[in-house]
Amino acid sequence: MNDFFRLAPPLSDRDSWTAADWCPMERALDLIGTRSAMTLLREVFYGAARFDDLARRAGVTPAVASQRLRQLVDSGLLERRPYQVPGQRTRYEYAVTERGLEVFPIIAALTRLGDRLPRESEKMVALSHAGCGERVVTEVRCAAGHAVTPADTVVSILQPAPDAQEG
Amino acid sequence: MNDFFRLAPPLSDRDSWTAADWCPMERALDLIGTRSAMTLLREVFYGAARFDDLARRAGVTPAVASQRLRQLVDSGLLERRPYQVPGQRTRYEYAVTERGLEVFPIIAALTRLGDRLPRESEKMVALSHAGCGERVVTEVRCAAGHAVTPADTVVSILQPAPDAQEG
DNA sequence: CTGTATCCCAGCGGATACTG
DNA sequence: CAGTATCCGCTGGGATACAG
Repeated sequence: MNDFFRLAPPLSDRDSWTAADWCPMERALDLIGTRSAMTLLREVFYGAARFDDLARRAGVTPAVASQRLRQLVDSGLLERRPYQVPGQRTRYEYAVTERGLEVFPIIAALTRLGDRLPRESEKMVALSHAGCGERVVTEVRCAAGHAVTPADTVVSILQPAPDAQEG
Repeated sequence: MNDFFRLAPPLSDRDSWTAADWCPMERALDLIGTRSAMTLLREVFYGAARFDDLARRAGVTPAVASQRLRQLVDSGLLERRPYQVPGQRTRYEYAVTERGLEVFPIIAALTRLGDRLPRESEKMVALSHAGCGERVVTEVRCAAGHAVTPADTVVSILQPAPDAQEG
């Protein structure tokens, strides 16, 4: 934390702060709040790269895949890279960007939730650590490394101090 | 892992396995895949409990809050508890269940993503560890405690062995 | 305060058909 | 293979009004 920000009045005083300008979760949902965005990103993390594979595996039509992938590229979560196999025409692949890596914990956490939900079929998809085979889980911690539960968190509205000096 | 399951053919052979029966993430999205579900759950984790507060803070209309909260209660992520302040009429509060705790990492991961996205306003909402004030982050690990990156994961389709004997 | 019911609209996403 | 365009149905969700 730098001292450019200071605490605003406690949260209980506010009404809705749903505005994407303030709430980080709202901004995240603006980018990946649709089902097609989530499933397409899942498939990218699971190894798919080409348009056709992505659409088919994510279970969306080409039209939906086209529009959604464009948005994901525009928002900087994915990038569309040309690559050339010698003797073949140029192809494109969709790959996760540095920023897009932040989506992985979300995928993992959703998968974990679903993993613990009752299911009809006994057949199931599992996400495991390649190194040891154990199931993938997510942990919530703070930047200092302490384990954090919902009760351990504080939500605050930060705003620029009126007299703040940049740099 | 028990030996009731065995590995199915590799993922590259499959088409879409979007079915909620198989894919845990799809099951998760069936429960919390709407924006109102996510924002309402966020507000529950942030401390709101009463219907009115939840609807207002989440920025949804009472009609939406009513329908969505019912679904969240039905799915076992929230519970609706009566509580009585002596001398007042019975009120109800919405609280996270044991199962609902699995949603917290998703909220935290979404918040983390949004936190690193460019924003218009300098004012912002932050989620911090009450103990030390550091920002909340999510880590992806395996059940054995190893740090896991997207490249470190394997996705497999598990299915009951035909000759499996229960218990 | 804690919801429900009704009307309405925008957006997501499926189906189909068509280009480079 | 890698998309784009069009049509269209469904649902999520806002606005408003009403009930216990």
